[in-house]
Amino acid sequence: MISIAEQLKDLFSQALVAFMGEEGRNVDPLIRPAGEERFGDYQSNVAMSLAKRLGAKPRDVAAKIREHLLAEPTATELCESFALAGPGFINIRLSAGWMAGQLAAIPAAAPRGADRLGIEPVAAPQTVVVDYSSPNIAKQMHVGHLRSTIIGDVIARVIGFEGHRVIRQNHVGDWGTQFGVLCAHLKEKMPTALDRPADVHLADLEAFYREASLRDEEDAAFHERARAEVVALHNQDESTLRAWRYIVDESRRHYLPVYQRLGVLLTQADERGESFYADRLADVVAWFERARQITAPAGLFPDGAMLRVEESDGALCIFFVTASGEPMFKNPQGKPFPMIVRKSDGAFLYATTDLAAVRFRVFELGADRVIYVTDARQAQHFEMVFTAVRAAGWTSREAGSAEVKLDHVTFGTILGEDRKPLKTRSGENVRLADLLDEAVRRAEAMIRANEADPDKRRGFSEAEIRDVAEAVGIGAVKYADLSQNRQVDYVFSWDRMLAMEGNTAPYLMYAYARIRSIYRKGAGDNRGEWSVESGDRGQATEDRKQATGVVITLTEPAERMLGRQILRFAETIESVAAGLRINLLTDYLYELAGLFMKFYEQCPVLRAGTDEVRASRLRLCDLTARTMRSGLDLLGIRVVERM
RNA sequence: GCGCCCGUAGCUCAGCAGGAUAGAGCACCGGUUUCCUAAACCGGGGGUCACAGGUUCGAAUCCUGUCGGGCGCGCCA
Repeated sequence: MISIAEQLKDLFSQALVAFMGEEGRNVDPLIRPAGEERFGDYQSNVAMSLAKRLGAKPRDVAAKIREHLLAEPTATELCESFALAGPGFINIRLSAGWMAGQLAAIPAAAPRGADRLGIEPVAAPQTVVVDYSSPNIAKQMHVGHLRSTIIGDVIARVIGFEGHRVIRQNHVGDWGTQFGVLCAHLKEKMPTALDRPADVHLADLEAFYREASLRDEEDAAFHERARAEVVALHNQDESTLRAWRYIVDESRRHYLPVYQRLGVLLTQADERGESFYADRLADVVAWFERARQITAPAGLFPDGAMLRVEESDGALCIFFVTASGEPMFKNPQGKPFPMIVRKSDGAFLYATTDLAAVRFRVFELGADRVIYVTDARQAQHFEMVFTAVRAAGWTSREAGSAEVKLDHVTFGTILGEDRKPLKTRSGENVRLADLLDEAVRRAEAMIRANEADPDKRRGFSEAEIRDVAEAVGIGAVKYADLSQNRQVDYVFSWDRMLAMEGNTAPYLMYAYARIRSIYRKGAGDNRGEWSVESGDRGQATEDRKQATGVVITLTEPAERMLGRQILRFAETIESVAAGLRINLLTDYLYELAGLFMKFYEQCPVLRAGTDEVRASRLRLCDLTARTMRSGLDLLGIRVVERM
């Protein structure tokens, strides 16, 4: 299936060619969803944009285009009417019969995660590297890691759904000076960890890190030993490597369960930390040192900007200069602000690692696109890295080949209700594990309160209560974040994210559970073919029959709106992927759930007047549920059968 | 000082590849349950889209400036 918007675009393109010749092929038909329901389903604004160019009145242009549309059988099959309105809008009303046919043609369900709802993968798949989460490994994961982890995960899923080859890269901080400190501290405080690493565990990584840092600050002799450990680490000293490995392994024991609980796809196999690039850094720096001066290839920047590689105060720097000799970046003193790639003491920094990582991703992983999901504060850093590698020619694998696209996806800070960065009462970072515990605890309390109310009781078992609480709690935290425009800071609020009203995970999950309930009630004579597999836990599918033979009718307004919304899933994913704007997907799902609720109120399913209507409505329920499940799955959020 | 992001209803936020009378949720007021999950649904009030110019047939959306807020700006990441 191709999205409705794409199909309309094609129809209008044909009409524009018929109207104005080949030139019309390059005109964007400006298809948009109708601004208001009474105007129809979609509208084209092309006539007004064309009028001046053609020296004609917009209404006349619109009328001409409409004539050509009406002469095209495909157009009249898809659309019931093309109406001229206002200054020159063409209002499009889709044919209910055509929409019903599109819906009926959606193939039977595949298991969760593989259900495409008939949506075709892209014709030309790319290799896309998504760099996300990337915690500093020696510390416990905290709220600061939440957004990168879940936003990046959704981007990876959406791009994968589109049909691209996705390579996840968890660029963990597992190298650098802090590891010297940690290794030195470990060797002295827990020598047994080196001999029997499997038997000794660090209960509190954060405390260990703090202890070590404190000693480093206060104890000069220790500080020296820590520096020596950094050198030993770089020189592959066996005992230091053992200490380092121990710390990295212990860290994994803490963060991998957090990933699993969050329902993100990252595994240990996706981990490609700073240490991985350690032995490539010298070469990267040598490359720039040899180049000395690089003029950017034409078209990359305005007017041939260049890089100058120079030592400054003993550090090796890349300076960015415009064609007119002005620095592209300045420090507060107005002096050129460079990217330092080697410190005066000879050590490398994160900029060096990032340069090495681009080179690795482009030339060894074969990336056509690299997406970095890190907070907005690093925008300037990545601007520099991207500028440098583009100028260096590292963004095209061979001369003349397509530029590798580099995207920095930024996001704001999570704030407390006091509008300051979210902290615990004692002013510390909120641990992610604690945050998730709290979310589940609150969800569980809500469920238990309902179970205590005779009118609301579902009769859940203890296991079900815990399972639903887990899904609702985690889902709420993720959804609240993902439904924001990611660029802005966002205010964290338990009450809002766990509310049943409004654009929240519990609301969507409730809508899904309602659909499921219909099927439980109507079990035995599933004319609508319940084809959605239940939740995560891999419950067997008794019935996954091909849903052929069911005729869908969209007569009631609520049916028509619901059906149309289901068909818009394809174009929603297109928009999400195009702008990496996840909240377009949450908005879509919220609207879908709302339209289902209205349908549910207005159109009896099991008690429908005729068998045909009943079967048609069951099929609409089925498609709604599958779309919701797939959409939530792209958000990494699990659905439950009952709530 | 320079750069990036932001300013939309009392609150939290959508909308910003220009398009018709600017939308949700919360809060507030009112209604709906012999009927498939009322954790729901329906209705109502509430706006100088920070401000001022400009481009355009048309601007919350694009451009310029002002004000206000956040973040970044040399050897941490």
